[in-house]
Amino acid sequence: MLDIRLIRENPEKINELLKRRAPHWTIDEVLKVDEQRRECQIKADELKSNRKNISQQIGMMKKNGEDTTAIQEQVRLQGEEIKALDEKQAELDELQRNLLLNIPNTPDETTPLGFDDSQNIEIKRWGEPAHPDFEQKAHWDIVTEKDIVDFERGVKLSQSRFSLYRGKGAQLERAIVNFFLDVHTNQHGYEEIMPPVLVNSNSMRGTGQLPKFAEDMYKCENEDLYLIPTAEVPVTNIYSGEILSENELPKYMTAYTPCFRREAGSAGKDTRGLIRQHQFNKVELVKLCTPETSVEEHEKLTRNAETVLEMLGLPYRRVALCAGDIGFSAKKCYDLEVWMPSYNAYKEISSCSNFGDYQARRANIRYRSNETGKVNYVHTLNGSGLAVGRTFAAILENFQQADGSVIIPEVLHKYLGWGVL
RNA sequence: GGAAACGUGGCCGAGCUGGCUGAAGGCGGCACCCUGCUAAGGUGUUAUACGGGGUAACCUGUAUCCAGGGUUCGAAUCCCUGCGUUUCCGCCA
Repeated sequence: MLDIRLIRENPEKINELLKRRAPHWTIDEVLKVDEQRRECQIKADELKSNRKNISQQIGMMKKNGEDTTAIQEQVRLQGEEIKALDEKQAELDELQRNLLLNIPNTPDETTPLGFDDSQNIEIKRWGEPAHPDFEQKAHWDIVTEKDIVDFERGVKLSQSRFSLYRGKGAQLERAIVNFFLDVHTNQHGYEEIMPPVLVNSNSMRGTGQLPKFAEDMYKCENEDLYLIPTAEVPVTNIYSGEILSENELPKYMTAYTPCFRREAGSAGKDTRGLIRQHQFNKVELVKLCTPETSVEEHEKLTRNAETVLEMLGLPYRRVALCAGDIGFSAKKCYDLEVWMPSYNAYKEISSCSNFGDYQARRANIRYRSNETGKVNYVHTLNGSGLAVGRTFAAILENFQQADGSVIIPEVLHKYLGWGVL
């Protein structure tokens, strides 16, 4: 969430930045509540201070055997006033917190202006999409022909947008996971994490999924547990509520997990194939770092994700998302989009975001500065490295041959023991 | 899932027949001093949040002894609920 003091001191600036996302965002209400809240606290603190002093006096008097009934009665009446003020303050505290939790992060100054994806800016392209003289098949046809992904039985087992990999399909999916993890741990210096895939609401609030996006997630009945929509949630929250030493930063962590999304509101979108499933695999990259280094770390993280695409030989482009298109908690975001012949377009395969201190404030992740000894919020970052199912689909489509076979990228062979599908 | 015990600051550990305890003592950390080096020793310091005042260094109020409620003039200390840990039993990949 945003810093209330920053809001108090620069209301116009914050409002202006928020309105870059969408015109309706505003901090006006939270400012009003903040003022009432502080007023309330001043009064309550004063009364409590008074009560504390008198209570100590009563202790003394009792020790001396003096009669204290009159003075006790007097303080008791004050106590009721304090209680009322405390309740009001708690109410205002919560109201303010809820308001803040529902306000998105302010876009970074370098985030392009614009309210929808048409205003996103392409930063770079890598690789050449192949345009062979045979007709390229879509991955959903390839996998069905080769019987390596079973969509129909997935639906039978669960519901639409669930599928099952089998045989060489399951092997390929697993090989991609291993490849990603090996590159990020061995070459990019990330620590591998295997986190819980069910987390509580506090964790979901920490990274920004709650309270605003509850309907996007699967929740356990009668339990305060949600299936994670991304490993970002458990991994970022590992250090929630903690104060790290600056020496421990930056933290580089990577995790493979299945991810679960209800995809409410995407009816009719990407209904075929592996692009938009309720359950999918992803290898995530997460960083915690100091504020001074987060811009640089964001570029490096994005490069880490690009590197695996390049090692696989998949053509992609990098897009800087505009203010209206970046995620709720992000201040800056690059999408990596891989070339997908079936769409005849680039399709998102990774989203690399810098959250500044927005998530750190929610999750209360701080560090102590070596220089000043002061405590401050870390910056958090994450990006897909990469979405596994989409990588699987991209490999099949981009590397299919005229004879119907698919030549698997060299780097995966050692995980598979075979190279042609 | 059943039973019992427990949950104090970075850590260990007092306090728990309610008041002067943000919290003894120790360890660790930091700063300074001392001994030629090492080892040892001395002195001081050592939390966070939200407020108020000040350009600032800083001063100051309130809250915080797992969390949330309650009793009381006053709670780390008493009561209730929840969460967690440990041990025993049951179950289990």
